[in-house]
Amino acid sequence: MARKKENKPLSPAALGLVAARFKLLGEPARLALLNSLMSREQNVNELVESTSLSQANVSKHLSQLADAGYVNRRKDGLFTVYSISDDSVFQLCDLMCSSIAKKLGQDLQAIA
Amino acid sequence: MARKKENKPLSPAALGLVAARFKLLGEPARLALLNSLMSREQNVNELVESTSLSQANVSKHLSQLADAGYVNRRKDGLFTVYSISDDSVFQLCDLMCSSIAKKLGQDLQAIA
DNA sequence: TGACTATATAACCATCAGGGAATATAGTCA
DNA sequence: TGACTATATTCCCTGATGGTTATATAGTCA
Repeated sequence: MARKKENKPLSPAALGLVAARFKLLGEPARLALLNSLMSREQNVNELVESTSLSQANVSKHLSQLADAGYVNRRKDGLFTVYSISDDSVFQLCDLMCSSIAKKLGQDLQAIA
Repeated sequence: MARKKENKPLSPAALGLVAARFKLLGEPARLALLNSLMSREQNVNELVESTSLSQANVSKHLSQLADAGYVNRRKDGLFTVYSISDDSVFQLCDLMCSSIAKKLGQDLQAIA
């Protein structure tokens, strides 16, 4: 897991792939959905309630998250149950949160 | 580093903060800049060359990255030298890349 | 001071993505 | 089959954002 010092320019295609996946996480509504799914799998209506987003909106965002492989879609009778399918979501969010905490700490230092 | 099973709803403000930082990483141009800075610190013109982006464009993206605390700005005479200031960028990108690799592997399985 | 270079900023345009309303689709049950 | 429910999709509007061009700012050096 050591970091290479080498210059690896990463093809534009690769950059686009990575960017697209980060972009999906760069939306409060989708983060709210993921965050809500972290505690347990839920169907669309449950997610609508827990996030206070509209049904159409939730459905649209879930489709994007599913396409990207972040969440899993499972039909249960009339319901569609979603769950987090990519564990890295947890790690990415944890990492980002601690990064934010660090930055806020620095900002605080700069003021005090 | 164990994951809590608790439901932590995260305030909208917190979601916004996290989303904003992910969003910055969700742009190929900014990723290209960060990627180029991973090998060594560089001034604006060097980054313009290594990324083939316009000077104004590079400058604008760098400002955003600096505001977020991802990169550090240092004046060196007439130049402005930028460097990565938040190590989590490395980890975030590594994590994302392996997540992508995993997904691509799954997609491959689904076809074969 | 004046010319030159590096970088930042402003103004503008075009594109894209999110949100809402309405509608379509599909599964369930009587 | 027909009514009902859950979910997906379409259409439309609007705000945000990236890119470009032109310009401003600031540092350097003769």
